[in-house]
Amino acid sequence: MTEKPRPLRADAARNRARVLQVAYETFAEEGAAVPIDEIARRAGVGAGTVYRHFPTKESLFQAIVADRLSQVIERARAQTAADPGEGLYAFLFHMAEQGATDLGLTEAFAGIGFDLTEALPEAEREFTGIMADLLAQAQRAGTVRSDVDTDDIKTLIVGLQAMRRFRGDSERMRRVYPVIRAGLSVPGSAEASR
Amino acid sequence: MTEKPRPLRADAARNRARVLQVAYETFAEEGAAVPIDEIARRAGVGAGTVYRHFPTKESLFQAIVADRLSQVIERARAQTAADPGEGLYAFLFHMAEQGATDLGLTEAFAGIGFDLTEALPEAEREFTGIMADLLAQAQRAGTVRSDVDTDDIKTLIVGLQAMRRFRGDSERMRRVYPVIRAGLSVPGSAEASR
Amino acid sequence: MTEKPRPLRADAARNRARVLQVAYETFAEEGAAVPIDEIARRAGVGAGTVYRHFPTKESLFQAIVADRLSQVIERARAQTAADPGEGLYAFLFHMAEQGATDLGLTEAFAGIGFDLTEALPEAEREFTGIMADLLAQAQRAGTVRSDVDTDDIKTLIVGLQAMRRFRGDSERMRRVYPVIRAGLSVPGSAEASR
Amino acid sequence: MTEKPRPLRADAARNRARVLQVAYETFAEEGAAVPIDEIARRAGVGAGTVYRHFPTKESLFQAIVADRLSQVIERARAQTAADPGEGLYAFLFHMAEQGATDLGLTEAFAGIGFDLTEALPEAEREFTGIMADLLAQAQRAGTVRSDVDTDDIKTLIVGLQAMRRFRGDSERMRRVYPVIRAGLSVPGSAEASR
DNA sequence: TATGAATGAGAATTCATTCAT
DNA sequence: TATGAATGAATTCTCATTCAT
Repeated sequence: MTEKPRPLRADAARNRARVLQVAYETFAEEGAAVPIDEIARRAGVGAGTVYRHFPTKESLFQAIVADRLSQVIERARAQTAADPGEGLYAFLFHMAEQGATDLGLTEAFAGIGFDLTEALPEAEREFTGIMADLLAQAQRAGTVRSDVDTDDIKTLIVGLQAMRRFRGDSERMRRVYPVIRAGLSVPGSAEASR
Repeated sequence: MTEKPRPLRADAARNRARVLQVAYETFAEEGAAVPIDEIARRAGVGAGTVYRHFPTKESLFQAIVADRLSQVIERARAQTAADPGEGLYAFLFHMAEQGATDLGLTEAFAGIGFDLTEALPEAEREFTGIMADLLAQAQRAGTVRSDVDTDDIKTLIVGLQAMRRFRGDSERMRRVYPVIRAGLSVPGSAEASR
Repeated sequence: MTEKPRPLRADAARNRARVLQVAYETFAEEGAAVPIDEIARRAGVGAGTVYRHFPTKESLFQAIVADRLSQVIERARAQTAADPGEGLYAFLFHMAEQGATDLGLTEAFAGIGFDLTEALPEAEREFTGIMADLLAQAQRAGTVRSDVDTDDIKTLIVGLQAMRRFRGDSERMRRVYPVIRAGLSVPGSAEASR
Repeated sequence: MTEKPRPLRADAARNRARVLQVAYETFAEEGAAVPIDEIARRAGVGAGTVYRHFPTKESLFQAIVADRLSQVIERARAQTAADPGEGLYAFLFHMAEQGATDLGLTEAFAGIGFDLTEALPEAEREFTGIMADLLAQAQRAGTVRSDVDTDDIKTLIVGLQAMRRFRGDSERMRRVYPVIRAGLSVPGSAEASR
């Protein structure tokens, strides 16, 4: 309910979606330094069209992050239902895997050139809330030690995404996840001894 | 065949060192987007002088990384001697703290816009060797589980630096280090139960 | 062969008038650099509609000037009737006051980016004729010296509008008008001695 | 004494002067909308060179105006010495003639897109002071009526420049100057009766 | 050899105008 | 016919790199 929901014309909506998708892929591939012209070219539209939908480069970034973030949140919400003990781990490692392709999201989380709390406060709050839920759940289930908090989890997400981006290879990351899991487990539990 | 190390005239050498230091500080402060002119200005030399010593911006970056890397290696070597069980942890968390200020080194490790192995193969090899030593030492001392290898440690360094950069605050990181330490410890050991 | 004056549909005519009015006000407020989109927005129509009525930005300008000019001419015609001695002065200072708000008209008169004689020859001729009448009338009445001609009056209008635009304040201009009036008066007349 | 008078290198100084001169001529010819690229092209330098000397388009304008203004002031100072009764008139009509070629100066005086008092306060003060001197002198000499002040003179300059610009032809302006002179003269004086 | 001026290829953004819906 | 989306050329300004002094 942030703005007047004037429904876009069908063709304009298609273009907008097209640009968003292409921009997402292009930023992921080439980093944030790609010229808008390049994105326009790849999307098969004029530069002006990109600017009609996203009045600054910054706002295009923001739209991409908002889009990805809402997908991630949806995913997390789904995770909550299933296995209470595993939900947090599943989400954590899912987020880590995003680091492989989703440079924009990664940088947004890491606060690089982008202040999530300021740019998308609503989404940020929602995201934080869900992580808090997942964490509390896991702590009640006894799979996560009680002395870590939501901020620690956020920190770990940033770290895991950086690692995943560094290790292009998903195989290699499977060696690291158990270390993190063991570190988060309740000391002395069977989990911690795996 | 890297280059004949023709000894620089004293003033030239001083200029080179000056530029290197200023560039390091400036990149750390302002990010890699700082114009060369700005670095020249801060170093009190002309832009041409920067280019005489470092033919491209890229090569200036590389020189900075090489410089920092050699300092880090020296530090690691010192670490080796002391407490065999603690050496790796000390080094790991020291590297993490570098993430706070040393963006260039961080990105070089993470392979962002920079291929360490290709650009500075010698230094990279040396660095890897030392980490292998520290790891082996710790594993012999029983403070690190035996199923992690040198690449895993490198991966963790990248992650830790990202976390440290994210958490401007060193205090907050002290909550995360124990998690990593617990994760790396031998399951069932007293260490892991802390 | 100017154009078949095919009568517009009522709504189209309303739109045309609306755009003309809004464009006049907007140019007056913001200057000629306002985008057509802005005018369309303020008029509550699409940009395409503006272009349907005025095929170029230039032609919109021209229409505004034509519109204003016809109002000014009407005013001048009314002036002619009244006091023969005062008619020219009244018109002159009225035109000057237009300079405060009517940038388009001012620039059209001054020939800035606009050739009135070429763009609107009919209106220009009519305007000149009326000024000639007013001047002749005043000269016959003995309130204006006989050695000034219509072109001099036009020149003075351009100057007076520039001054009025410069002096946002109407009060200040009331100090200047007497100077112009004294300058135009018959030397030695009581008028000139005021 | 506004800034460190670091002497420019001979070639740089030549380029700077070149750009200034070309920009002056080009703005006079084409108006303020000319692209900087065009000025660079005409001056035979790269766009970057223009920007090295004048960091914004605005600052280039300002430099031109400052340059012209100082010439005008010098001229006015010279005028002061000669014939006290004629000095003001000579200066007034000289300023008017500037309107023919010096669009930038004209617009600066008229306050169009440029606030002289804010941009070049020193020069503005000096200019005003000299006009005040010329006016006082003329009033003492009895050639100008006592009820006009410096602001009125400034207003007339703006108007006269607009007229001169409108009348490309200097001949035509010679018909207008006497009107202004008569208007400014002391009523009843021989001067006013000419 | 050091300096800093010059170059010129972009980059982000705007806007008159055209055209599909 | 009205709409407003798309186009793309143009504009201001930046900066890595080269080169005359």
